[in-house]
Amino acid sequence: MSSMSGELRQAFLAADVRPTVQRYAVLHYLARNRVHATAEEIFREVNRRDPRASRATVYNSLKSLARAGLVREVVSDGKAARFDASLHPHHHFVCERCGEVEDVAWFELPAGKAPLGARQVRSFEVVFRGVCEKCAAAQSLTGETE
Amino acid sequence: MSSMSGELRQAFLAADVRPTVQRYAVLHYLARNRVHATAEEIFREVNRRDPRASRATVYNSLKSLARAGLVREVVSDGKAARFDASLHPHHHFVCERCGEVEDVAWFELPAGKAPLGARQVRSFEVVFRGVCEKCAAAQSLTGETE
DNA sequence: GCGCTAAGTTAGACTTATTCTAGATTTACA
DNA sequence: TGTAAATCTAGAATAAGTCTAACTTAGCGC
Ligand SMILES: [Mn+2]
Ligand SMILES: [Mn+2]
Ligand SMILES: [Zn+2]
Ligand SMILES: [Zn+2]
Repeated sequence: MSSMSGELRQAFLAADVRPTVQRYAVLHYLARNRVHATAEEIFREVNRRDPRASRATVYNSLKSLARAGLVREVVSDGKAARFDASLHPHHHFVCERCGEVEDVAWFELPAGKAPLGARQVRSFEVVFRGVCEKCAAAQSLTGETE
Repeated sequence: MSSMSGELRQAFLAADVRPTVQRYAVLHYLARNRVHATAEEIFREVNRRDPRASRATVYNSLKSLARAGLVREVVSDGKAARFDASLHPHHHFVCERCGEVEDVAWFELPAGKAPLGARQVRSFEVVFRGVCEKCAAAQSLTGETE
């Protein structure tokens, strides 16, 4: 199948990932829906009206795309892994009430802060936890005991 | 069962967690073995010679202990959740080759760095990824193509 | 101590998440 | 085109975690 948009196709080739309809569908969904979707959600949406990829292929695609850096797996809390079309580096905020994972603009760590010894750091991410804006609002309306 | 060491017992009571043999066994294992164990590992080790807790109870205990702050769940990559007897705050380093999760000494984020808006941040953690010291050594011995 | 009640535990069934398998299909490239 | 390697598929298999209903135990007042 060669009906893939030229631009995306280049991205795949540049990243040394064979362009296939399935991989394209997965990446396309993630790029359009910036919601930290689970593999299951991606599977469902990608096959909504038109079967495109089996479950195994969604997992395989996510793995290939992640290896190539076109997608990244974000921190998950025990439950299903969540994915992100990482166009730009950023950090995450996880709401302890509703479970939403929100983006936080990127910032560097001041050099020399982290005592990492001889480890080779390839990337890092700051994960914040707390109460998101929406939940905080709902909370202040209600009794708000806790 | 009231044969729990006085010190631990106080910790439980202070944290408002009912002291039970099972919870004690789980916490004790985590405190003695600083290895970011999975629930399954804890289950196996805790019951090694002497049955102490069912699988469900290990999960329940971890949940109670985590809620009370006596234990924390560390970032995991899709696979099984890992736990840590969090005696002191610290960050983590995940080796992309062997999967080990190592501790990184705590450091604060410079105030004002993170653009978090109206979110209520309760905690944060920096997760580093890369190659651990051991794997880096093994790698430089071998051909080391990748 | 004794007895009551709420909280906690258990084994095992169940659900959900992810990986594996073996055969069919597609891609890259000459 | 022709071919080999890579990828895809449905479904089986495995792993991780939750739930249930019956059975203890901890906490508390007498
Ligand atoms: Mn994100
Ligand atoms: Mn740790
Ligand atoms: Zn929220
Ligand atoms: Zn390593």
